[in-house]
Amino acid sequence: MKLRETYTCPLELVHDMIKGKWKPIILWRLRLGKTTLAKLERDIEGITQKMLLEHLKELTEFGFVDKVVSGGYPLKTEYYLTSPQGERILDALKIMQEIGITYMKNNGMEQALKEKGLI
Amino acid sequence: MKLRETYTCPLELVHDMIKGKWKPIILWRLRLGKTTLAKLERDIEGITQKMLLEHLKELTEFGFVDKVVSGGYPLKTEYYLTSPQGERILDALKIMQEIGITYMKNNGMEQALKEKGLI
DNA sequence: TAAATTACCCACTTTTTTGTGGGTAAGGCA
DNA sequence: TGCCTTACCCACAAAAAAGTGGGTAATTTA
Repeated sequence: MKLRETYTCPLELVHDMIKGKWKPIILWRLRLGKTTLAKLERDIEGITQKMLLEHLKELTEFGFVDKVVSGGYPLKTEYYLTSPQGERILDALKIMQEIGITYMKNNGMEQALKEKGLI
Repeated sequence: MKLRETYTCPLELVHDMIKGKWKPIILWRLRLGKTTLAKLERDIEGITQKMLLEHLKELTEFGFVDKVVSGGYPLKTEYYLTSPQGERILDALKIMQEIGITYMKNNGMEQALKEKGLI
């Protein structure tokens, strides 16, 4: 996702910044705190390293995520949500999560919720 | 956008329901109240009738939007946000709008905001 | 009953996004 | 110095979304 040169609508801008199959999932995982590429790759089922890196890069570029590189062994780069922008978008994702839970309850999908301990 | 058979993550479900180039914009326009296809087409700059219809159909299918058809002349079908699901997703979009405004202010894009009376 | 208006659909092309399968660079340890 | 490991990149193929340019059905007024 490349941003356009100009935006007149702030909502459109932010939508362009966080759209993409994996971005919400990555941000959602980051709510649990600083973590590494390897852990993200392990925790986000089905994501490829390429997609992870690509989306992480964009999220960083757009100011939702930042990273710290520390040497040591093994090599370690950690990613985390920025404050306030990254944390704020999480508020929007929380609402979406809540809508999703309600929807699943109302549409005979509570089994999946139970399995994930969300209900 | 076709939904999958199963979802384990409520956030992923909702993301799939509202992703698409025009969906957030359509929902955002609908916050102003019940309106017709023609008015949406006129107000949402650059959208084609096909995209509008397609996305409106999906939003309706997924429970964010509903419509009332009234005969009369001219023919009139009106679309509106559902309560509570449609109204609730608006809360998430409001946060995104707010993030967008802040971002634009901090990145030399306030001219566009002024022109739209958002600042 | 013809014209006007609104709502809506379909086949096809173009563009964008994802996925696959490779590869490189750089730090620390043995 | 060679070998792990982590981090990250690139070319190309596949799949998905959006755009184009047509179309139809229904209703009411003239």
